[in-house]
Amino acid sequence: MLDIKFIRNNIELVRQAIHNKNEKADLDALLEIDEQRRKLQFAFDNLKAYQNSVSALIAQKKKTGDNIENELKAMTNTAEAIKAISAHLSIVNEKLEKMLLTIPNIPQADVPVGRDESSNKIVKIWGEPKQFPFTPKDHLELASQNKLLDLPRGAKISGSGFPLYTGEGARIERSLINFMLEYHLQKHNYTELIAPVIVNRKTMTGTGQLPKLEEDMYRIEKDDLFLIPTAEVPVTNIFADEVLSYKDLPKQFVAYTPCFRREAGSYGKETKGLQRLHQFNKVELVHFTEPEKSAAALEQILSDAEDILQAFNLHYRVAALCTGDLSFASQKTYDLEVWAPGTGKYLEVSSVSNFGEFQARRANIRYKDKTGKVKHLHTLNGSGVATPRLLIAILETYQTEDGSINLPAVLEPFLHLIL
RNA sequence: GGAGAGUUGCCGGAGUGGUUGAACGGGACGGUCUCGAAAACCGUUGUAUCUUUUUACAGGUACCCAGGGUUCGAAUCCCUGACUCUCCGCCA
Repeated sequence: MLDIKFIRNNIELVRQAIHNKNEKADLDALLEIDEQRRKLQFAFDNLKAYQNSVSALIAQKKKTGDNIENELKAMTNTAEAIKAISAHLSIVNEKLEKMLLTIPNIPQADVPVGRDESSNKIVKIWGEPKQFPFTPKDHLELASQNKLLDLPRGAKISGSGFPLYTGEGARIERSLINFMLEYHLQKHNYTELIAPVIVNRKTMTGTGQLPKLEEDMYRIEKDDLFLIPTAEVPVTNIFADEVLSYKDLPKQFVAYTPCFRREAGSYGKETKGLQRLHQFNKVELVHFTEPEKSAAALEQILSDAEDILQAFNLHYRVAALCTGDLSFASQKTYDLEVWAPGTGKYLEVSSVSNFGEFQARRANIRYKDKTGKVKHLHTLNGSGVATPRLLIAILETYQTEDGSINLPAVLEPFLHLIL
């Protein structure tokens, strides 16, 4: 969330950001509540100060045995007034807190302004679409011919969008996860985490999924817990309510988790095969940095994710998202889109974002800088990368005319581990 | 799931109703001393928020797991919840 003081001092900037992000948030109502809150707080503080001073007097008089009847009488009224005002204050505080959670992060100045993805800017293209001397099949045909997937049975046991990987398909999927983890560990200096995939409401609020996206998540009602849509959620929250030292920063973690998304309302939209799933696997990169270093960290995460695609020699492009396509919590985001020759489309396999102090403020993650000042740090993350679409690109790119798959050599050691 | 114990500042640990933001010890930081270091001694050691013109300084308020309650007054008493630990049961 944004600092209420910042909002107060930059009303038009915030209003603009809400508009450019296609968000709905009642800024004026928020400012009015804030005004109310400050007035009440002031009154409350003054009453308390009075109460405290008389209390001290009572204590003193009691010691010396003086009469305290007058003081006690006055205090009864004061105590009542304090009770009334503090009840009001806590209602107002709660309201303000709730409203603050609906204000989106502000896009950085270099983010292109636009309503939707048509305004995204392609900032980089790597490699070129592979040419085939035959008509390339799409991943569904290839998967079925090679018995890599059994989607009907996945649908039977869970529902559509819950893929069942079979035999070699499962093995390839597992190898991909393992390859990416080891790559980031060994070449990019990350620390690996295995995190819970079910988290509580506070955690979901910390990274900004709640309150906005409650409908998009799987929820365990009985315990009020949620299945994570991305490892970003548990990993970013590991330092919630903590104060780190600048000496600990930057911290960079890599975590593999399954991800769960209800994808409410997206049926019929790119749902074919593995393109859009309710459960999928993803290796996620998360950074915690000092504020001055987050811009560079964003470029680094992007490059770390790109390395994976390059290792597989897959053609891809990088898009800088426009304001309207930025997520609620993001200041700036790059999408990595890999070319799937059989499907004939670029598929998003990674989203790399800088959240500034937005998430840190929500989750209350702070650090002590060199001068001893306590400040909110910056959080970033990027997929490194999501497997289903990566698998699509690999199958479709490395198919042969007879429909078999000639997997890239870098995967070999992971596919056939020696026991 | 049942029974019990606990949760205080960077850490350890006092504190069971009245100037306690919190004794005492340790750590860390600064200073004196020293060629330098150790030891010793002295000092400092929180976060949030409000008031004042921004800041600085100063002052007010809140915070002793969280939320309620009792009281003129709560770290201290009562209730609820979270978490940790121990024992029993169950279990991959």
